[in-house]
Formats: sequence, C-alpha cells, structure tokens
Amino acid sequence: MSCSPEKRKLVEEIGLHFEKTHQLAPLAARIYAIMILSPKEGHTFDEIMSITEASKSSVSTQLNLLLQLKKVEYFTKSGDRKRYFRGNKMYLKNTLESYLVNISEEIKIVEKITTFNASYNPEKYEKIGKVPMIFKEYLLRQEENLKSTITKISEIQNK
Amino acid sequence: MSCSPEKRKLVEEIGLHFEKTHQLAPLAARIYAIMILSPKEGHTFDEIMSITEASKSSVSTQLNLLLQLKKVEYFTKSGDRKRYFRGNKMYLKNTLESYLVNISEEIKIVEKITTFNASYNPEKYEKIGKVPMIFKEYLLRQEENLKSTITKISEIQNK
DNA sequence: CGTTTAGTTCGGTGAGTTCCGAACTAATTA
DNA sequence: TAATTAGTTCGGAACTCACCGAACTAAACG
Repeated sequence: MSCSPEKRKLVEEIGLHFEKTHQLAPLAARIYAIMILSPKEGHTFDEIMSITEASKSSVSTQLNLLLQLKKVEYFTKSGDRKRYFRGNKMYLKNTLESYLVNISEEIKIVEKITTFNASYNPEKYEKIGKVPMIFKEYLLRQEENLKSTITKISEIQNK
Repeated sequence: MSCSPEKRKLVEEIGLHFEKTHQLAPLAARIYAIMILSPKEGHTFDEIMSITEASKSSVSTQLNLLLQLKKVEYFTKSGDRKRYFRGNKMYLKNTLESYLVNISEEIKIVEKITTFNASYNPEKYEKIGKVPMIFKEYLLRQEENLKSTITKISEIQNK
C-alpha cells in the first residue's frame, strides 16, 4: 500500500487546488493529484479506490473523465489484466496550453469591452485612459511567456 | 433606458466569462458586466432589474455581494433617494491582485510537489528532469509581470 | 461450464445553489 | 397620517452535482 499520511495530506491540498484551476469534481481532482505525486509507476483501480476511499462507480466515472481529458493515461503489463494509471507525461504542457486558451479568451473580452466603450461611451472612455491598454499589454506579455515556456517544455520532452 | 441589443449580448458574453474567472453566480456576473460596460454614470437598482430581467430580491442579494467583494461601488445624488451603482474604479487593479494571490499559491503547490517527488521518488524525479523547474520559472516571470502591471496602474490611478 | 477479476452502467439520493415571490422596513412625500 | 419609494429578508421551489450501491458485462481462470 503506497500511501503515507504525508501523501494523503498533499493529495487533499493539491486536490483542492486542481478543483479550482482545472474545474474538476473533488474526487477527480484528488485522483489527478495522486497521479501527479507518482510520476511513473502507475496505480491500479483498487489502489485509487483505497487511497480516496471512494466507491467503485465514482472512481470509474471520474477516472474515465480524466482519461478523456488526457490528464491521465494508463499502461498494462503482459500477463496482468489490470490497468496501471498515471499522469499524462505531457500534463504540464497540457496545463500551460489550457492557460493559453484562457488568456486568448480574456484578450478577446478586453478588446470587446474597449471597443464598446470607445464607440458608445467615448467621453467616459477618455477618462479611464490608459488602464485597459496596460491590462492588454500585460495579457500579451503573459501570452508570450506561456508560448515560450510551452516551446521549451516541448523541446525537452520530444528529445 | 440604456440598453441596446448589442449591450445585452455583450452583458451575456462577459457575464459567462466573469462566472468562471470571478466565481460568481450568473446574475452577479451579469450585473458586474453591466457595471464594466458603463464606466462612469452608474445604474439604479431598477435599471439593473430591467436589464437583467431578474427579481428584486435576487438583484438585492447579488448586488450586495458585489459591494461586499468591492467589485462594485455606489454613489448618490443630493435630492435623490436612489443609489447609483458602478464598477469599482480599482476593479482592474483588484483583479490583478487576485491573480497575484493565485500565482503565489500555484508556486507553493509546485514547490511542494517537487519537494515530495525529490524525497519520495528520487529515481522518477530524475527522469522528469527540468520540466518542473521551467514551470516554476514561468510562474515567477508571470508574478513579476503582474507586480509591475499593478504598479503601473497604481501610478496612473493615484495621480 | 461456473467463478473470479476488472471494471461499467444505471437509478437514485442528499447537499448545495440560484433564483423567486411575499412580507417586511425605513425613509420620504402628499 | 396614508401612500409611495427603495430597497431587505425570509422561506421555499427548481435545478444541478457529486457520489453511492446494485446490477451488469466481458475476459480469463479452474
């Protein structure tokens, strides 16, 4: 049984974080946390059940969701009917790519707001001045930061 | 009555965005969107009711929530019993500051994961190599970007 | 063949959320 | 003083969500 109290505590904490940042149900977030904390060897379905203390059906549903989202993958061992689940090796890259989508959405929203204000509230728009522009510049820098980080990670993982 | 079909559509769209990014109920998110699209003049309670087509009680509850979160503020006009609601002038700065909190949390989480893996899974940790380090560098750059943007906005708004 | 293993699928259930109407309050006006 | 205005508060209806148990399937084993 591979679960120290320390790991259990970390699973709880990282789970809470993943619930927010990846918009996952509590159980899915905890399963994902378990995967991240065991980078290579993989866990069986039963191990996940016993660590999370959740039911078979819940583990099945949430695990399939994580597989579908490509946050988790599995491998098999010959002469062993079980599947071994682990975090997708590209999980950090995938995380960054989803951040990139969010940033692009936010840039579009900011553009729509400034366009609207410029044409419908020109006099008020003048008063707000440079703030939306500075915000957009911030978003563009962040987009750049994300893109270059994704490239760096890809270079390492594809070699 | 200050509500073109274009504005209504934008309110819907930005509302959906705010629901996710600010974790607000649909109605609260729409009210906040209305405030952002009218930077200065302010809307009365009744205007908000008629734009959102929501009930008095719902508008009251969600508006008070937004006031409490300092996303919205109000002013009054002498000889007029109504309150005029508008987006908090510091809303972009406040938004960025909440991002900053999230980034700091994420940095802590990444540190905990790498520490855990370094001590409990040293051999696997070796194989993942530089990826978590690159991720942390990305987060630190983003933190820096946020901090300098907040400073810029403060300089403009405090003068 | 019957049984075990490794899951999946279905029909709830309990908790939480979002919104509403109705009754209320507190200040203002006629 | 009665009525209006500008909200607030309360109780509940309708809905969603996360999870569960029980019954199921499909492959492998004895």
